[in-house]
Amino acid sequence: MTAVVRLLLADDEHLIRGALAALLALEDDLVIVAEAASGPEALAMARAHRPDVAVLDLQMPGADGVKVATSLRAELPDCQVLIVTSHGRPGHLKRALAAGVRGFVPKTVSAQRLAEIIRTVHAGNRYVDPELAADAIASGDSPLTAREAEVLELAADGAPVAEIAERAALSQGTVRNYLSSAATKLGAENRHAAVRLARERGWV
Amino acid sequence: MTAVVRLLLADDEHLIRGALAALLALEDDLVIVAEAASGPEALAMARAHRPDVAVLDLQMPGADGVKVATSLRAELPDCQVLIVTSHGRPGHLKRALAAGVRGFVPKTVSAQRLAEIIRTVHAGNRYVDPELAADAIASGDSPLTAREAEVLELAADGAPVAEIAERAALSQGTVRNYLSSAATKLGAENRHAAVRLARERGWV
DNA sequence: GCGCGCTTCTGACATTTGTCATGCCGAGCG
DNA sequence: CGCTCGGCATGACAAATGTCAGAAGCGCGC
Repeated sequence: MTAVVRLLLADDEHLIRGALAALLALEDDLVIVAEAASGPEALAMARAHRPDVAVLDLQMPGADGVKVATSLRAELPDCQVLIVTSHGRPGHLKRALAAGVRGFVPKTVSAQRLAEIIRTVHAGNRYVDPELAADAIASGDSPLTAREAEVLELAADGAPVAEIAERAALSQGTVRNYLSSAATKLGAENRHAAVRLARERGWV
Repeated sequence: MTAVVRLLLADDEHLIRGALAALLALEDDLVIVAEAASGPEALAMARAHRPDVAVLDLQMPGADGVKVATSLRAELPDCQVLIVTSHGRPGHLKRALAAGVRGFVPKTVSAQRLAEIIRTVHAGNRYVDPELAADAIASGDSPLTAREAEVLELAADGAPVAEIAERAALSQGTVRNYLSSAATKLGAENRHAAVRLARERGWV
């Protein structure tokens, strides 16, 4: 018999969090010691309750799962982080692993499977969903340079070049050049399509 | 004592669907007779099992909750539809109600609350989350004409005007005009920002 | 040290887009 | 009927954007 695993559950959707809590509580060796509905709350709860494993949703108000994981890694090195997500973008997986996350799974897994994965992660092993891993490998690394990505991000909400230039403290010509080269690298018709593609691949 | 309510549960996320099923099954008067992971599957399951209430996720592969609701309304008029969603956009609510949906709630409600709402809907009453209803009223109706909305939708993926014109069988000038007036009505700087705004409000 | 790639900028040019004046048509109204 | 008004469509013009060539500085690896 393994030791009891103390869990922190963070997801902004009460319905899902509650349902998940109920299901995981059915497992004898899992106990939920805290729940949170936002990034900052998750962090506060983790500090207060020092769980063994933190199960975090990727998208939460305040701070996303990866940011929370980064802070957690620094403050509570003994707490393993497992990220659960609805929309698995390749780039997110890469960022998560870089942040020291031990597990990354889509919400399409069953509860039993999730319980097993929680135990795997608690034992100090890693677990990444095979499908997401395959996507990440297939899509490869971002071909964008740091500045290209930065400028593309500023262009994300459809702002005109003048505004982007001001916010990035660059000349308009330079901004256009970055946008142009980013669009070319991504094979997009224009910068807006480029933004969409980069989003899909988790490169922004 | 009310009669037993036979449920169809449709959500593409296994984890959530399973958890939800487990929680709702705890209620004596609720029984899940079918589950589905996509729009078409939900439809097929409904035909086969003829549930009293269909609980549908708004975003599913194949066909979204509103489309499924429309078909269901036509094929199984006795089956009440309740839509559950993560991201409640005002326009979606409006479209859902127009499609004959009886209930519309965000995933932030608790499972007990959901069970109550299922009973409400089964009794033939309507239920709309107050917060979402307020948003819908506040954001008002779409100021866009049919063509404006159509063209804006075609512009959604960042396609150039030429492509939109071809797909809409319009001249490029006309397309530009619609995009321009749509952007003006929405108070956006350009069509891309307009697309973003219309998306947020569920008008596309 | 030298080459290479990233960053930044400039200026010129072609293309795309946004804006405007204008005209057509059908619905509603006095 | 004749009028206005809103939706629909078009082409011309102006502004924004995309593309290209060139150039200078910087840091990194061989």
